[in-house]
Amino acid sequence: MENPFVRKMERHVRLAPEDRAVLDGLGRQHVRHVAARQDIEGQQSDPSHTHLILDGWACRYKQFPDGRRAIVALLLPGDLCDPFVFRRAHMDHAIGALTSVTVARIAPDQLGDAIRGRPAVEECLWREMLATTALHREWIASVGRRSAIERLAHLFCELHLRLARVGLADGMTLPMPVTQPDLADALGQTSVHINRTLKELRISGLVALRSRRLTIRDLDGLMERGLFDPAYLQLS
Amino acid sequence: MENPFVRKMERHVRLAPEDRAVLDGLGRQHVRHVAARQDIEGQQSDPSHTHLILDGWACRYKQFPDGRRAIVALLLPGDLCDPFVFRRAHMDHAIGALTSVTVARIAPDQLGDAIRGRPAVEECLWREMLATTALHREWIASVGRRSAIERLAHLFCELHLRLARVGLADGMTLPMPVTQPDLADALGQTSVHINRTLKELRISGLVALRSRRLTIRDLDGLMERGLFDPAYLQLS
DNA sequence: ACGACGACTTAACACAGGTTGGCGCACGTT
DNA sequence: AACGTGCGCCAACCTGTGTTAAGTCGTCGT
Repeated sequence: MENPFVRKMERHVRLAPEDRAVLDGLGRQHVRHVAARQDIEGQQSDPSHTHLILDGWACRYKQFPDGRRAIVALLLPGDLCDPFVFRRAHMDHAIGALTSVTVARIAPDQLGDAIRGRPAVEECLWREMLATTALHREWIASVGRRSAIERLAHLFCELHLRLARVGLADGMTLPMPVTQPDLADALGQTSVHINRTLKELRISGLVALRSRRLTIRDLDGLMERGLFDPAYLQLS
Repeated sequence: MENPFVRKMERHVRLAPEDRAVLDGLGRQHVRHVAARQDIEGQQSDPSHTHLILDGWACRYKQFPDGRRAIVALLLPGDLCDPFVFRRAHMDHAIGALTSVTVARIAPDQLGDAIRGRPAVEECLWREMLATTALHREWIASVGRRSAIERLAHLFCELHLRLARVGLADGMTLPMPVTQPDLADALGQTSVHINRTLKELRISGLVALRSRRLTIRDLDGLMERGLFDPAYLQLS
């Protein structure tokens, strides 16, 4: 069974069997479990390795001195925590597990070795980086100019696409293992208001959320409500 | 006189004279002027070149169907509009001139040629990319979890650092050639509220803003007010 | 079956920030 | 000098979202 990373990368470019094997190998070594609400990487650290999420959800977040938390990105299975490690950058944020998570530790030169002589691998890693920064931009636009209900609708559309890409969406229903306070910190709101907004989406027949699974009842309606345009994810 | 791009890059790594010359050369060809409020790159285009800002301010923005505009990044002299062109990505946003702007058009392979055989150049371009994504993260956190006055204070601190880095800050005063509606779209607020907030910062003696120039009267106070931690800009 | 715990839900109230609209200044044009 | 225009500034009012504080529900361990 291939890991979700390979499945995602194949969406970017056509991979030869050896390319696939190399990428798959990255996710098979140094597998580690992290409990929910534990940090995978602290806010002040100088990480020497990167992590590949194999299972569970994590997030990139910034914690303010007074306790406020801003989640600046959600990390799903198949996502690479920090493709830049080999530049030995200092962390300006933390990476935390939202659910219990399994990750593979990857040393910087393993990534370098994987790329060397394999243009397709390099290409798909680049494309992945492009998609990630496009996602960042979309989040800034979302928090800056979308209303509460638009934001939530937009996020659900985004997650649907991202999870489908790694084979984790079952048609129109997807896992949604995070709490409402988590969603609030990701969308720049309070959990109470997330709850209100969720109710509104439910009443208008766009989604259903039960026992940590989200079902999209009306994808077109949801996309319209969230001003969602799938183009930005660069799925060539 | 060196262009601002070179000055910024030198902050990342030590450059040999030939490295400097190569970077400087990038800003000397195909110089073009763009009038204020004109697009440098449209929202639907497939850009074949990148642009280096030599003078004036521009922004990366997304326009919503109903007219709302979200500015997701400010581009200052020395900033590269899109270092990724060589991956032929589709634009998911536009780049617009906020003031009148002079740019240099750069072809994808010119960048490639500049890097080839010059590890220092490659290194500083990487570092620049890291700093840019760190900036994106900080903006998400800002719009998501900072109050109006914190956001504005934080932005002013950021601009002070970024402009100083390219030699455009005159001690504690810096050019601020954008209108209040522009600031509003960058910070996810209305121009009226920007105005209120500006007044508050002025009254508390933190800044003064007159004839398109901002003077920071109390940098420590401003940093504290905006929860500003300069570490994220990765100025090694 | 019971209690405990965590997460969800709701209601009442408060307030930060949005909306609308008007005034004035600086500057460029004629 | 008169006029137009773009921008800063301000006040009155309004509303979306935050705050606080109770519940309620589901799950798990005993």
